[in-house]
Amino acid sequence: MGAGLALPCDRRGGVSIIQRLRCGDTTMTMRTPERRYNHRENDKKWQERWERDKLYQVRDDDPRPKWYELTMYPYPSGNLHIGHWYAMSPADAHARFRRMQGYNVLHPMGFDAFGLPAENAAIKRGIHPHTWTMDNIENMRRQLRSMGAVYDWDREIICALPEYYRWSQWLFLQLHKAGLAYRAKAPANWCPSCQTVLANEQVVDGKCERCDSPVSRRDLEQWFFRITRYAEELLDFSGLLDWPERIKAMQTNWIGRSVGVEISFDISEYGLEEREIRTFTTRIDTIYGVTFLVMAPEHPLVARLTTPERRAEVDAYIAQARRQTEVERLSTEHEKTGVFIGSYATNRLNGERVPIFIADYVLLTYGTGIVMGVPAHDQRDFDFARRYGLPIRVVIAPAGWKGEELEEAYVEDGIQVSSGPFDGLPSREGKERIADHIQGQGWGGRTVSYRLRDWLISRQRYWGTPIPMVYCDKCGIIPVPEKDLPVLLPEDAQFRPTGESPLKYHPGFLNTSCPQCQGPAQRETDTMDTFVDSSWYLLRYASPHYHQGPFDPATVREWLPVNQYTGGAEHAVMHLLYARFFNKALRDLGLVEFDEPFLRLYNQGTIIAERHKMSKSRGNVVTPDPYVEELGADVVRTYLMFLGPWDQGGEWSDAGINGMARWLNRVWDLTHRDAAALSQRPTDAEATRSLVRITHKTVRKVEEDMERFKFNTALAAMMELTNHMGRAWDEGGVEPVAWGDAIDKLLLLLAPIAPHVTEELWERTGHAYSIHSQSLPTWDGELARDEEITLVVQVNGRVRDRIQVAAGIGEEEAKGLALESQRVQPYLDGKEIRQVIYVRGRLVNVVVG
RNA sequence: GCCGAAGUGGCGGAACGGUAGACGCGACGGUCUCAAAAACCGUUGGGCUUACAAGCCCGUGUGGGUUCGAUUCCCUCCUUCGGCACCA
Repeated sequence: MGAGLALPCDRRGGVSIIQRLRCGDTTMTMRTPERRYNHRENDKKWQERWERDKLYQVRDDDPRPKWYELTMYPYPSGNLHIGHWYAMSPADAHARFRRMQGYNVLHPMGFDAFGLPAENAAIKRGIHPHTWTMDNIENMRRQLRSMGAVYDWDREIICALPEYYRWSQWLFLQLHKAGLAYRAKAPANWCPSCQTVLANEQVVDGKCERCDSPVSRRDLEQWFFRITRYAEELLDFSGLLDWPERIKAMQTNWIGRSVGVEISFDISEYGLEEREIRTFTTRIDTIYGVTFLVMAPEHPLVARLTTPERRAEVDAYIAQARRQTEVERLSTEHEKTGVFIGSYATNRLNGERVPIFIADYVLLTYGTGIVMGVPAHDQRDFDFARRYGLPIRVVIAPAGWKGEELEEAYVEDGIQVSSGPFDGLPSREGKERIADHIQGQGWGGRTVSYRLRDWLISRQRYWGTPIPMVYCDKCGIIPVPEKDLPVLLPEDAQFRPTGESPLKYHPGFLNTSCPQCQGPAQRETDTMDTFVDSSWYLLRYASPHYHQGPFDPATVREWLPVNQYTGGAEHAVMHLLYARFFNKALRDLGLVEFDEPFLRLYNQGTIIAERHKMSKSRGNVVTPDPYVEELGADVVRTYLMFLGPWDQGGEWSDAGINGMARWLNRVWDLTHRDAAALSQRPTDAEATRSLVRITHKTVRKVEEDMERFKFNTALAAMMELTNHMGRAWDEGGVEPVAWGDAIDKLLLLLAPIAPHVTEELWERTGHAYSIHSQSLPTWDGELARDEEITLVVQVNGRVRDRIQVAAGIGEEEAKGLALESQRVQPYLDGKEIRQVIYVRGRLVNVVVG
């Protein structure tokens, strides 16, 4: 290194530890091996030993109570980044904690191995998705092993292998049989130049990410799961033991239940088969304010209700709406536009004929796809009416309203006006009375609408589970018989640069015979959404090698439902809702016996780097490997758990990780001290008592915190113990037995978080292998009890004195001491004591006036 | 816009309505060293009084409220993050 250049190898605070290590400074871990933990040797040594001994093998017949702790399986993107470690190592620590509590813990790992990136790799680099995926898995498995987790690799699941996906297909067939899987037209993102369907993430600013041509929507026949049938039950979270309120709120919003009235309008004047059209409203109290109707442009009735002179304009509008991508169409800034279709409908309550429009702000998929326009009491209708010069009639009077025109829609409650027989009623009551009236007349009735739509599971892709259906010209759509499963993905697929599914052009796959008439037939070429795979993987882990079905009912009964699920909150509404639906569907099919798949849910936060979420495109992805190599798995694990509360995520920075290395080495150092040396000095009862007390307090605190995933404060408590031990050693007087007990308990508490170093220390302190087969230490409330407390004395809520007193001090005595205090006296001088508040074991507050 | 979470030292963060800042990082001082690094020990919210000892005041995004007492509970507003977003 040349002189004068303050390069990163210089001694500067902000320099990353990795940079420092690259500059040849390995003293941190390598100096005097016996004084420090040598992770390079020991991490490997113990990982190999655990594997050889099958220490973490999970047995179904273990008599201890079962605990199924699952963490969301990763997508095999190729590299495990620090975000994976952040999700997995605390989950592993918690699972280990449960093991030490005496549970037979199932904490499995696998790979969510189907998905688009594998197919993109095939297109871009000519690597087969299978090869790409399996290579990535190989690498990630190695990285996962370096973490030192309790995974039983014999139970690994890879959902892209036929032994798994045949059962995804089998389950599809069961849902189909039960009427829960069906085919319908649905719009897909279509790239006209690539001639292919795009996933939402492949559409960038309304354009194809590959060729930049504008994307439009095109209707395709696709497969759906009828999740809406379970909407009501999915809103019921009572079967869950502990889920974040936040996630329940998100699912509730997603399902979007709203109670209202379906009311029909008369169109019999047109002599169509349909003599009425139905609208859904949550504001039936405003029915007398209807001045127009709006239909979704795609509504099937539009064509028949459009008059010849309006046809050209209507068709143009529909075509334009179709061109818009979903994103554009749903943008908030979107102007309310529409077209009159030439027809009218009659409001039966007042006999009024109102014009029918189409407008793209009305969604075909919600309610009935037709909306009654009440401009005075709905802002969207208000904007629309203004634009097209439609009347705005107030029927719910705001307080103090004198008949003036509105500046904007009045959406609150009020008094019914211009509402025929309902005039003068408060609108809340009007709502009920009008609904009763409509129901009585047979014009409609109370109903419930959901925002939730059926789950579209079709993907026009190769790398997914083939949907096991066959199209026969004679027999129609026929399921593949169960005995013919799996429908295998052909290995010799040709990937086109456009991203089009190779299955459509693979004669060997495509052409088959009809299971019913044996005549020529074609296979379904759509594959399943990967959320189908992840909707039941939790069941497969119970019996991953079972061949007679997707899972062994007996072991599923033993292990399921999942006691604790952990993963990112980004799956709040997709995966977690789909999995709940799937479970309920399987329950109704008689395949499982429980209502909810995941009894408890805990979401870890996101780990960010350089103030942003890690992403390849941003180039801020942190790979744990170099840190593991230089500092050891335990340091990385401990650091991730110490950063802050697990559910809040945090920013990765090198700055603090040294502290964890220092602390683990401090534990190492304390453990290696010869307790016999303590007995050379005279023992001091108070010093011993003090160590015993803090030891027991620490055990209590750590167990409470670990229970609730509060790893950061659990670690802080252990650090306080080691700080105390350091001082106690220097001051002397501690009985060796108490010292040894503190060390043992510390190692046991730390074992779930830092499994390697504690295993090594457990051996070095002469204990039998393995620390991970031990029970958690117990604590004794009596020993943890404080004998002395600091009594805080306040005057008018401000701290004026702190007095050391016996813990068992009585109220009168405490108050007496407080009032006598030299520091308190001046504040009482000449003032009237109005009140003296006493909080047991804490404080006395003297209120003076 | 709606729903949800969160705003605390230089930084990450602790605090059953009862001592704000545990624990760690960084910084500063010291020990060791020829010197540095590492390691170890100590100090570390801001301001003020004071020779010292010891005190006082201010401080948990903003402004109110409840309370003997509020980081904690309630209301207003501001900011950040996450989710949904024309849902009739």
